[in-house]
Amino acid sequence: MQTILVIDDDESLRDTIGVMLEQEGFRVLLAGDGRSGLEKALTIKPDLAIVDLRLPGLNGTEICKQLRAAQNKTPIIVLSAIGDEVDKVLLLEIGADDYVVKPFGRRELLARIRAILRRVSPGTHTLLHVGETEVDLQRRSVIRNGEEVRMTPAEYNLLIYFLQNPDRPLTRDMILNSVWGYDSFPNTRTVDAHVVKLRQKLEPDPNVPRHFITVHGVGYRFLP
Amino acid sequence: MQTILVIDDDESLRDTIGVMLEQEGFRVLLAGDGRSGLEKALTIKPDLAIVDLRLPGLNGTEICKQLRAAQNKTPIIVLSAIGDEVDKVLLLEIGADDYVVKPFGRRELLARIRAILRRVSPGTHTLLHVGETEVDLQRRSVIRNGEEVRMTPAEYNLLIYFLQNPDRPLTRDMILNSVWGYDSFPNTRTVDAHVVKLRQKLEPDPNVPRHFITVHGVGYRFLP
DNA sequence: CCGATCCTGTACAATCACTTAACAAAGACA
DNA sequence: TGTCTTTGTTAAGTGATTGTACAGGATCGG
Repeated sequence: MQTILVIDDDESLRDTIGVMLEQEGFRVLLAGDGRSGLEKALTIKPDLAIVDLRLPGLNGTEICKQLRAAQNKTPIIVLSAIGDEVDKVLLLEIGADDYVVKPFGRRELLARIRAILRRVSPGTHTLLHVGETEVDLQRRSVIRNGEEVRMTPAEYNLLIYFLQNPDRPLTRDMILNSVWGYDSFPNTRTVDAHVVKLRQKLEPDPNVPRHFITVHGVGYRFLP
Repeated sequence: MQTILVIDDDESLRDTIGVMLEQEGFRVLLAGDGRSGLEKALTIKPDLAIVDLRLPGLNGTEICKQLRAAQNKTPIIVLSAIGDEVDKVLLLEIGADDYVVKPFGRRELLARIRAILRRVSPGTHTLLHVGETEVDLQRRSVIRNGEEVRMTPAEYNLLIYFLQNPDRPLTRDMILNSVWGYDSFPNTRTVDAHVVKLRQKLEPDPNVPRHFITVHGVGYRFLP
């Protein structure tokens, strides 16, 4: 699992980002000021750091500089408020990898995080398992008995959600919210249709589900 | 049981939401204006607050700010009318946890409530005990002698109700109201039928009930 | 614009759970 | 003890939920 450090003095925003990242399967570290943030970045070595530009004690620019001065290569995404005078080029020169202007959308931030993680560590393949099949998050591939299983986007997202929430019954509403997002509300039966497809592709015996278990009257439960 | 505070000046909407939440097993508190709502939030400390953005006296934004200023961490869902100028990020920054645009569907609101409650208190596997069997609320599983006992929705809900009201005689009407809800009116004998099933599944000796005791002429009493 | 692919919703069948009726057993009470 | 009431228990009918195939529609790439 990859770790992301969030350094921001705005507690609610920090938590919002934190929760979002946890839902996406990252481990999250939080820091409320520049100094403790820098310290955590140096000692814990997260896979990525999200740093607010304006910070008490030590601002985002300084954190970038000091991290790089310490030969630390942790990728950094800088957050800047809409009114801030931001010099893109300067930021990138001092070691930031990307920057995002507040307010930003959930998808925007996630996309940039993924983009950076992908280009920074293409070699680390975090593998998740469903019985005898392997899921490679970096390559977005599912391999079963040595052969790649083709997954449509919805199927893949649903699978990842199951993998990240094992053992626990998940209602169709929870699944719709997390996989389809807050802003679209398809029929709950759509979930069933996609579960059927996952079973067809990943269950050894589709007649006896061992991984995608239905909990009658509630929803579904995933067992690795 | 989790408590939800609803602050809205539209009485019919307030009641609609209130009834819905009660049906879903929440305890509900209602407030018709911002000031009394804030007061209740501070004194009673509900598990979650649903706050209308437009309110007489003290609007939703102010309530969020003042709650957070008082170090109160109650999760807040903000309701906004469709025409309102809403700045998503601003709302989240001042301490709201989510927002819903009116008109909204029952399912939508419930899904968000559940999502928030889940992420506020995750990971805590609260185990309840019935003799030598364990009930895991998070996983919705009942384990006896190391083996999972299959529970239908009605059985499970009834069991949870007993667990939450131990030692006390519960009439069939109380049970029907709490477990089946205000809007369904089954025969009181239905309760008996389900108690039988609980005994079959959870009593060491079904002939000598030690946990699900009948109180003749009254109802049932649960002993952990 | 077309074709391919995927998503969504619907229809119908299969399965499961809930409810209730019926009768047996146990308790209350004179 | 006899009788009436309450509860235990089972099984069948009924309604609800889920499995699954399929079709219309959206989306994307050329």
